[in-house]
Amino acid sequence: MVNKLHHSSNCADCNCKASIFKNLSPFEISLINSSRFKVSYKAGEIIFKQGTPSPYFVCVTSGLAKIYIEGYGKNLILALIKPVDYIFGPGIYVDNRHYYSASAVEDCQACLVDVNIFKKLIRENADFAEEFIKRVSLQSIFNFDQVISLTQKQMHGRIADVLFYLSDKIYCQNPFELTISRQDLADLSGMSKESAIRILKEFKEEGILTLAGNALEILNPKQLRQISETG
Amino acid sequence: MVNKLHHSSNCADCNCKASIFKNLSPFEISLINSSRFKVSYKAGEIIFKQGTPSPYFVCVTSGLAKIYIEGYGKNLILALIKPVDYIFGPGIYVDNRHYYSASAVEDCQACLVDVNIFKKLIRENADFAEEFIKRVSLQSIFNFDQVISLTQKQMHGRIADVLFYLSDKIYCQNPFELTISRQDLADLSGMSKESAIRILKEFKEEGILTLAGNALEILNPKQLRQISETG
DNA sequence: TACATAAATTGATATAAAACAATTTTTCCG
DNA sequence: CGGAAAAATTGTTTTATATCAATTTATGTA
Repeated sequence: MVNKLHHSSNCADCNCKASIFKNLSPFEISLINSSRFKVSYKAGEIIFKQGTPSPYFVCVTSGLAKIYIEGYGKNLILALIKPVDYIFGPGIYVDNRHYYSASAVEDCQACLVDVNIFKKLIRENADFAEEFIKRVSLQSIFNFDQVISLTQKQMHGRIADVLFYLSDKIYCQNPFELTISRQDLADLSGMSKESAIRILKEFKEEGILTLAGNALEILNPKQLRQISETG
Repeated sequence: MVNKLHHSSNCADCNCKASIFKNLSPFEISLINSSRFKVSYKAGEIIFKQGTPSPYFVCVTSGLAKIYIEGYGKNLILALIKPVDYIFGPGIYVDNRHYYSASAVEDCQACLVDVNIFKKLIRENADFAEEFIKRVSLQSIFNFDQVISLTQKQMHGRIADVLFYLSDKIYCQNPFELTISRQDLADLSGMSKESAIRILKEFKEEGILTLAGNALEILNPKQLRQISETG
């Protein structure tokens, strides 16, 4: 999806703003704008760290980021965050701490907004609150699918799931340029980096996909779907 | 925890009501009461089924229930539900469908409340909405810990986690009567029933716990904690 | 453009856990 | 109380995946 994003100096004019804000009035938008920090991150940089305080709501306006739990010597990537989407950790309503980390996969830009402004708007605008709860619910549902994939499918099924996620939800095209590393692919599918590489090679050898460097094309989505569904 | 629960014929008088309702006015409580169905379930009965519509918010007032995802030939138990707690699936705000099933582990009773009443109260009572979002957030955090346990720990660590969950959060005592089946223990810790039984046996042989029938006592919580923490 | 470093890949071995089958114990119902 | 069915347990084999090490390829910087 070649979507030329351009940024404005304020939220009202910005056509990068996340669709969650569609229910906000111009005044409410100006409240957000008044507390907004616009920041750039280079690929590899940490946006926030698990365990640290979470005073900001993060809106990714360009590039690609990942949110991941730092577990027992390895990471589990919960999701990739593409523009324009936001990161709102559950710690905001619990104890103001981050329960996962976020970092830039590609160079990206983000707007950071004071969470208290956000919570105030949730309290005062019922449509906004409902939209927010809906999105939290969608995230839960996505996580359910993810945990079932991780715990009940074998490696081929898990890689198939991740390839569809990347093609349909992140890059939104086929073929696509795989901008995440092999390690990140492994961290998304809950396996070692070597295993992930081996499965990709097998899929290539079986003609399910092509992979040259980072250029990947799914050639046989039907077969890949079958692999996804049988685990 | 020997907590003698008794039921009243209405929500206002009921001292079984879930603490999430503490922010509701008597009038709001009466709205809930006006749409309440009180139902009994025998052990093993389905409370609701994954994939079906979800018109009710379920408040478990006695007994024990489980919520679980029916995956690829096996179940993954997300949580046990003890009194007084409620079950509010994410499908309520997405498409009115259940994304997991619930069933009674022990004989239990539940009050079913029209979700539209619930959503109306969320729209109209900002304190109630905030409390609700906080609890959804706590569930997310719990699920994060669960998925890390399931994907990054070996079986001993996972059983240790589940034993602490049962002792600290469900039965709230040590020793306790293990009222869930071996299969359920396995479904909570993402392993086969035979593996779960073997690990319990090993912990018994190592003096970490005693287990006679369903009477279980954790003898060495420090060592069990270490097993949990190292995976 | 060359070189150093990082990432990707490949090969071989070890370990963790599932699967399968059989036996024993417990529970529940008539 | 007895018997059938279900649950729990045990033993053995198979399968899935990680781990470890070495090699090759790609990237980035000087």
